[in-house]
Order: sequence, then C-alpha cells, then structure tokens
Amino acid sequence: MSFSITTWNINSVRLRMPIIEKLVMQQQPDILCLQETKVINDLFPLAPLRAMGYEHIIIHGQKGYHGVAIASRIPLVEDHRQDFCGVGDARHISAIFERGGRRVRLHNFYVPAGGDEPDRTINPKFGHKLDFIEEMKQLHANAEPDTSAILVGDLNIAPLENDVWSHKQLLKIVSHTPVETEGLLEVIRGGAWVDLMRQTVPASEKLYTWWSYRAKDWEEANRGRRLDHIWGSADLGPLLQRIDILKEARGWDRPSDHVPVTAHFDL
DNA sequence: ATGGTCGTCTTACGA
Repeated sequence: MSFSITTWNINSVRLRMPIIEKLVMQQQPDILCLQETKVINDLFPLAPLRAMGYEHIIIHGQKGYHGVAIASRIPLVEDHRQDFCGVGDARHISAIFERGGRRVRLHNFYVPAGGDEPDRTINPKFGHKLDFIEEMKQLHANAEPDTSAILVGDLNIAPLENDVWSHKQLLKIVSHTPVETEGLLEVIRGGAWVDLMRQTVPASEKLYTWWSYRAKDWEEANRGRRLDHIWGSADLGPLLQRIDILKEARGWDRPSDHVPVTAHFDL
C-alpha cells in the first residue's frame, strides 16, 4: 500500500481552483491539506474538490484571512479545531484517518506570519507568532495511544541555515530569527516529531518551498525559504518513501507564492 | 535600491 499527502499554502482557494486541479492531475495525493483558503465555510468550493475524488472534506475558514482545509479520498473522523492563542483565527484543523491498519492523527496548521519587525514590544503580530509557537509545544507526536501522527502546514518559519537563501542576511528577518527557529526546533524536539523533509534531504542542502511575489524573477533570484513542513511521529519515519517539492508550481498561471509539498509513504 | 507584488474585508493592510 502507498499513501501520499500534500500540503499547500494556496493563498485564496477560490482563485486557485485551476492550479489545484493541475496539481491533482499530476500528483493524485490521497489527502490534500490547504492553508490560507481565505474564504468562509459557506463559500468554500466543495463541489470541484468532490469531483476530483475528495469526498471527505473538513474546512475551517473565515472571511478574507487565514483558513485551513483537509480534502481526503479516505474517510476522516474526529475532526477538531484548536483555537491557538484564543483569538478566534482559523489556523488549525485536525482529523484522524486509518490506513494500512494504522490510526493516524493529522494536524494542518497556518502559523501567523508575524509582521515585519522581529520585536514583540513594538510589533504585536510577532508576539502573537511567538505565543502560537509556545502553545504548539504542548503538541506531542505520541499524544494518543496506538495512534501515529502527521503534522503539516505553513509554519512560517525556516528553522535551519539551509532553509533560507542566506542564513546571515536573514537572521533579523521574520521567519528566520533565532527566537523563532529555536522555538520551532523546540516544538519538534519536545513533541518527539520527525522533520520528514529533512529525513530525505540532508541539512547541508538548500531546500525551499516559498519564493516571494516581489522578486522581479523569482527563479533567477532564487531567494527562497522553507516555510512549509511535513512532520511525523517517529514510527512513520521508516515508512517514508520520498518527499516531492513541486517547484514548477511556482511558475504556473496565477501561482501561490508557496509550492505543494508531498510526502509518499508505504502505508 | 530599505524597493518589490500579491490577495481581500480594495485606495488599507496583511503577507
């Protein structure tokens, strides 16, 4: 048995339906996790996703901002939303699925971007991001008995030196400041998560999932960051076949600034 | 060069 899961910050799900269809045609993931859907639940485009074979869809949206969704070809049970920082943002959705006799808890996150100034005393958005990361430290990969776990999403932090185009030049840029990168690594360590993308690509290699809209030529500049992540409980590590980062999707018509990341498992 | 370009609650603001 094989199983694949894709995470993609889509930056408006309604605007991106054409490239979501393109992704599904190419990759056919069993589960598709989206972030920044930017739409209330009543207006979420369920029909086209169902037409692509995703009959099990759970959504958590709000008007204009944030929003997460899980679209699955296998049944989802026990769906759950956690209101991180208690501010009512649609930034987390979770469900359980079963595959190959295994029970798996799936978390889909959209972590706050954190604004421009990496100082919580003058930038409340940065404080919110740090508080959100602090709350994520409660999240353990082995929290539930006889249940594996996968955590995906746009975590808006590039934790390792080679997760950004220039470690030195980005040390004071939100997404790569030491307080963020150390915080995210503590979430990983404390929760006994495995960074599955880095299990297959050594930390010495550059790895990006996001390229800014603002570059004149994103591909030529190649000033990317690894903001999107796929983590797993340790038992899933040996079952991982490969990770695909679909860089070409950054060049598709009306692209998101993030590209899809897909994990393939023997599961 | 402290810019640039996307998106939506669009002439403001978040990313």
